Amino acid sequence: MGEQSALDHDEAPFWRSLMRITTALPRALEDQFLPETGLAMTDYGVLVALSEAPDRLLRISALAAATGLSLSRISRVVDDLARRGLVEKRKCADDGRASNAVLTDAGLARLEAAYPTHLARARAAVFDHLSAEDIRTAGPVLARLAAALDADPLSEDCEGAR
Amino acid sequence: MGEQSALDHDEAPFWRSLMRITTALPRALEDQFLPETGLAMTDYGVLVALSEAPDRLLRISALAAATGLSLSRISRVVDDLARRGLVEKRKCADDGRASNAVLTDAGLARLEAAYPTHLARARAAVFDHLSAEDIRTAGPVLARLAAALDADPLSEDCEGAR
DNA sequence: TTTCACTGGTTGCGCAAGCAAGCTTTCGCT
DNA sequence: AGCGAAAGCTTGCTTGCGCAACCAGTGAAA
Repeated sequence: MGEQSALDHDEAPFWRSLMRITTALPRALEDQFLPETGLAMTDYGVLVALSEAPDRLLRISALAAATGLSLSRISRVVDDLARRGLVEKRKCADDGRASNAVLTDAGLARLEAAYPTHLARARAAVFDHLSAEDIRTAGPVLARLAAALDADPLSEDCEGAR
Repeated sequence: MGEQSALDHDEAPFWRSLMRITTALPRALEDQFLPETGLAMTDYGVLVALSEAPDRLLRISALAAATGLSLSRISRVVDDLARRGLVEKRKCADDGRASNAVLTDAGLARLEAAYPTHLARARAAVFDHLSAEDIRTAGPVLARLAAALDADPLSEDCEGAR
């Protein structure tokens, strides 16, 4: 790693803002979300990922990739959600090592019940402060950044586990 | 909290991207930063805040505000940095309750030593994937968002503690 | 068919972080 | 003065999370 030029006039505030957002946003969301819905944001993310999957079913490892959590964390979160009846964990028939997590009806209901709160928090924390123009111009940039971050650690193509 | 309209066509991906960035970016940074510099990102943030303060000195509570960490966390982080000699903690003369943290010369040196790594990581994680145009257009939006998040929990105006 | 490397997931452990309760000092009111 | 409320940390405890070590099942090669 050689010498690099310092952040320039546009980059420095961009960076600052990013740092602030990454620390402040999660807290702002979590703080009222959990008490109001009984779900941690992590739980919610898992339920969303499952709800979007074919048959509402995903491999544990696919869930980890989809949510961006570590395998160990997902393992415990899924166990917990299973104990709460929001998810069912079934051993994969054609591969004895693997497990699938399936969103139960109760889980789907819970997810739908939480959605309005999620929406309200998203608006209060973010969209209420930005114009439609803001969203339109910054959106693609953030999308590119998110994609780059996703690709960086593991450049794998996950085919849906049915 | 009444009914709210769902996220629209621009908002949904914007939101997704934000969620991804807030989880993936911190890890992408931390992972190599700590081993390379011996500083956690949190430590680095504290040192930066102090280095920018007049006399390289800040109240503990001002540090908490500047870094966005809780008071309890800052308390322990500063203790730790003090034990490592990067910061000095002195009781405030004109208010027996308060303490100030001062950046030591060793702390400043350490900060400067870490800067190139910080820069390299910032470029690798973010700026290498975005154009100058991207930064210019998205920057102000992120700045506005960051400001809103800052203001939301505590709408206080902190005057510098000397 | 036996073995060995690999893959998918789980568990033990440690660390960062926050909340709530505590302690000391200060300040406002009387 | 003197007392109650509030400010400014600090400390005990809980939680979320990842890493590393582990275990079980698979599959390729001998």
